[in-house]
Amino acid sequence: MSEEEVKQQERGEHEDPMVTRRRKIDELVAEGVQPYASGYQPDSRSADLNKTYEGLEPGTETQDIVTVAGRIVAKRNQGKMGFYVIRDAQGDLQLFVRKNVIGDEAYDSAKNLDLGDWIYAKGNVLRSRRGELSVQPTEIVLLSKSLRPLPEKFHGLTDTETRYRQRYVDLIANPEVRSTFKTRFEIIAAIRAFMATRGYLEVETPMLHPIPGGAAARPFITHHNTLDMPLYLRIAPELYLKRLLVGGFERVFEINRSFRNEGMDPRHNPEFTMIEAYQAFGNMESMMELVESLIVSVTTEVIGTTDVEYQGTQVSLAAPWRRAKMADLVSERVGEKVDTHTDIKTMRALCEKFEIEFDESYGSGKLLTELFDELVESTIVEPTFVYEYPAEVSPLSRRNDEDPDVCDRFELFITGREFANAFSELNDPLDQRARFEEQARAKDAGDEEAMWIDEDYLRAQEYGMPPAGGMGIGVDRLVMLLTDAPSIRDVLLFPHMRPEA
RNA sequence: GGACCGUUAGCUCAGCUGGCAGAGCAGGGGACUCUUAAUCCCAAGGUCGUAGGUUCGAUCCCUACACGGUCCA
Repeated sequence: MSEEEVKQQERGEHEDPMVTRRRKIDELVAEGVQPYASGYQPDSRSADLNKTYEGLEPGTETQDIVTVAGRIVAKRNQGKMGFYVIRDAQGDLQLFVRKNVIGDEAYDSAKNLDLGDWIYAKGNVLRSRRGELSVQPTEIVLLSKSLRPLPEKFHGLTDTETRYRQRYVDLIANPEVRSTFKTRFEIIAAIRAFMATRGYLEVETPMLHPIPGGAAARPFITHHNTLDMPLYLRIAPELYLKRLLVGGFERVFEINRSFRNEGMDPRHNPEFTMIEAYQAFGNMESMMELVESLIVSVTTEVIGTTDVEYQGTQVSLAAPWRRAKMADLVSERVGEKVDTHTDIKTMRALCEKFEIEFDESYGSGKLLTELFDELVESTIVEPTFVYEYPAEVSPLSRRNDEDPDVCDRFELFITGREFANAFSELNDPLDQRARFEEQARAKDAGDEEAMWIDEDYLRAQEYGMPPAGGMGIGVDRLVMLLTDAPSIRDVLLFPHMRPEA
């Protein structure tokens, strides 16, 4: 190694960036500086300042002293002055650091700061000649030293794996990601506010279920040590919410996580957020009104319009929404009149014609549903209530009074995807028992998603549940629609991932 | 579970028909008192996802595996 190379190494020129930053911490500590200081509270935030000083002319300086804090995301040193951009929860703000204002020693310390460091600064407000609102510090305090280099300033962080695994870095580097999640939580707040205006009480029911119920899905299983018994993460809150109707609550809703032990893809995460709501004396019709009003209201409030663009497709969410019977939609698509009463040979032939797999155990109702799922669902772009679901696939729904083979149930489809599921609730304990028993037979026959018999739920119904309407909306999907997110992972802060390689 | 695509410096990406591994940004040194993807000069930075194979020689071709993405079941 040459003498020059030795000198370079001593100056840290060959160091890994993390080593360089560790060295800077050691140097600060040696100087008596705490690299993780506490007790500094900024009195101003970036966007607030920009608003307050909106009219400040370029090149003018105020004597207003403010304190600010944030993470350094850009540093442009220029001899005896420098421009440091700090990012706080509201956005970015420029610090105009001048050697003759802050002093020689503090200026050199500031030059030693790294991108990613959290700092606090005190100084007067001015607008630079180039028009950027700035704070001109007389004091800068390091609040938290960053040991890892930030992603590239211009392109940000694009690697999907890193973005999902290290969402904190994604949030630092990509401001639009922060904006997406802000919208997510505004949507959820707006849903809560809307439900409150409708007189619904937000409740909490168990997430650990002794019997998983309320949906057709495989559950996660866990174990209670003290009781030495299996417990299941809930696949839906439905059966507990309806027990509350039995108890006399007339309008309840719950908005929280459910868990399904299924595959992961751009629309499914093992844990996801749903709102479910139940209204005594309501029915399918009142649930259509509720779902439509809720989505229109929340959309208008959060994004300011009912015209949305999702992945290049324009969609109007303006009410009223189209209503169509499942059997009519399928008939139209397959070119012949079919419904739940069509003989099973015809239905099987249609499935074969369209290359749809089915099981021998499926009745005409389930075959109709398969045809709908495969041939029609993805073609529905504008909001559409598809109703009259076969009773065969609706074990918790009330039968239609005129045609007991179908239920007063609908699903809402937008952009080819299911957004909501709702129905007049089945409150006849005798019919409910029969439906559960049918499910139990399917389970015995190997259907892993078939429902279990929940004796306590039946007992509750035997006390009498008022007639009711109930609905569930997939909140993650609604957020995807309103933020134009292609994948559910883009609207979940910490999507589920395999362990790192 | 299957098909296809991807994995190269901290980040964003090049890398031709198999022949010594490239750039920009970030980081280091220097110049610069109105920049905002600042600019200019200098120096540095790599187990090419992992493990095998073919070859005189592999980032490149082949196989397996891992992780990610999309589509399908």
